Amino acid sequence: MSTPASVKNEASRTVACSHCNLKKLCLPKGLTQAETIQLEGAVEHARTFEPGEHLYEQGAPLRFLYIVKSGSAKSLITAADGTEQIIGFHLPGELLGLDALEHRRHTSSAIALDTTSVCALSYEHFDQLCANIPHLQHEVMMEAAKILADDHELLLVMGQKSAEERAAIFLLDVSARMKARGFSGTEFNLCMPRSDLANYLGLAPATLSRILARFEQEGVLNVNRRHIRITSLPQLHASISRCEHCDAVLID
Amino acid sequence: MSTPASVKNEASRTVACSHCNLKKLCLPKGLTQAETIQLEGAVEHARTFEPGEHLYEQGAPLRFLYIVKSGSAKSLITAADGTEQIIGFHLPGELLGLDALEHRRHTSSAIALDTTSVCALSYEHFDQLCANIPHLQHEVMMEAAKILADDHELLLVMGQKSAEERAAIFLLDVSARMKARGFSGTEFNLCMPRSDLANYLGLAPATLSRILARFEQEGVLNVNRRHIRITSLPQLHASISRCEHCDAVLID
DNA sequence: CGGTACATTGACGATGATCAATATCGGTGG
DNA sequence: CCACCGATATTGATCATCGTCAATGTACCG
Repeated sequence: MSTPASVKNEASRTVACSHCNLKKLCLPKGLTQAETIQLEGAVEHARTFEPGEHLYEQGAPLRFLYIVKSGSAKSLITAADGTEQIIGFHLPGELLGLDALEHRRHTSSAIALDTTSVCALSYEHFDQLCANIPHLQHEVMMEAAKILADDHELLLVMGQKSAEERAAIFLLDVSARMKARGFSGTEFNLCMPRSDLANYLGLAPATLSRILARFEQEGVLNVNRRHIRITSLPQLHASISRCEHCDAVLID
Repeated sequence: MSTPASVKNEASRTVACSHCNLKKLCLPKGLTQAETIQLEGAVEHARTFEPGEHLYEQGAPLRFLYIVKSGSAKSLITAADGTEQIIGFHLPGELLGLDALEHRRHTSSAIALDTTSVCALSYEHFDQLCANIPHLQHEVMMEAAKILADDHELLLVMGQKSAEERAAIFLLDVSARMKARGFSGTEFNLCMPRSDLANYLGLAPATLSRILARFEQEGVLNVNRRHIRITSLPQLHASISRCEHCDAVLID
């Protein structure tokens, strides 16, 4: 889940959308070349955040939408009493900040996990562009729909799944996302501390730790801190449900 | 939460958007009169569903987006193993089906709880309109952002809150929504069976029942089946957290 | 080499799930 | 009008899962 250094360096250079290696995953994927060039005007390329640094904070006015270019980030919301819930981990190509559109004020915070470079889209500029480029507006809408569907999957996990199932579902999801990005689907580094992962899954860190230990004991995977090597995808699949024909459940 | 009969009858008549009593809550709220008239062309007014009837089913191709005019509905997703998670209860004015936009295929199901009348928006027609009316596209985007933020609140509840807090948060949310619609915020009928509500909150029906009984015993509210009368909003607020200055937490 | 942050492991207890029994509502038909 | 039925809700007893708290272990960084 943490991006290899080679990719990190390559992507954090200032690159126009039309030459960016993420253009197939990112907003330009639905745009014509002319439109892509227009979009570039709204983009501040290659802003970089250090681990722990906020991209934006809940409650702050919406100034930018962000797209992760390299590195990774988490989104979280904070309740009035201070409890936090991590609502997503973000890999390159993902668009952050859409939940701020309604009141032009962020309803969640985003924090870099690794050293993370992003494209920042000035909201003002972006909003105008959307009005002028139906394709772009459409693309953003698709992105919002995707996030909605993913959040619903996560709600299902939180509401119905046991601790063990949650862990397995998460690992399979990461596996799929890594593979989609051209990395190994069976061996990767998680980019977040255990406590963040546990919070995301609605578990106590100790519980998560025990479950990973159990998986290891059962020969499903090897864990070493944040490094995961899945040795038996079938067994991992089996543990998400007794249902025989379970096609991968996704959190994203 | 169940709509009084008078309103139900009034709203289920065929009414143009420009004269609909929901126009302040619904898509036309951000449109000019001319645009509203254009929108009406995409709308099939006054389709009615009986309790238990599907508005759409998960996996089905997206044909219509729906707006609840009267009555109520639930949204739910079904996992590969058959477990279900209710992800929302919908009152008049709410737009349903946005999560289907990405793949033009519904990722959740919607089922009427009461006899429910809706406006159905032909997706084809609607999509064209969005390209032509930036205001409309914008309005839909705001709606999506609102749903996103609400889902995130719900994730917080599922991940961090105790059973008692979940129940209290839900009741306060319903209270606020009822008041926003001009009904009493302290006395209302829930439109869903206990099992649905429990599922939504990630609890067992028995647990929810016990918690409501406890609230009643503590003098916080009266429960009679689906009828709720809140007698002490402050106490209800108090039970969502020990934090002194907790401004209402919302699920919506 | 020592310190700090992070992760694991252990012992214990509490919260909430499960299962089954009982109660209540609403509708139907005698 | 009352008796009966099914669906829905409540209540009780029991138990498992998972959270809490504390102790121990391990990597990383100076």
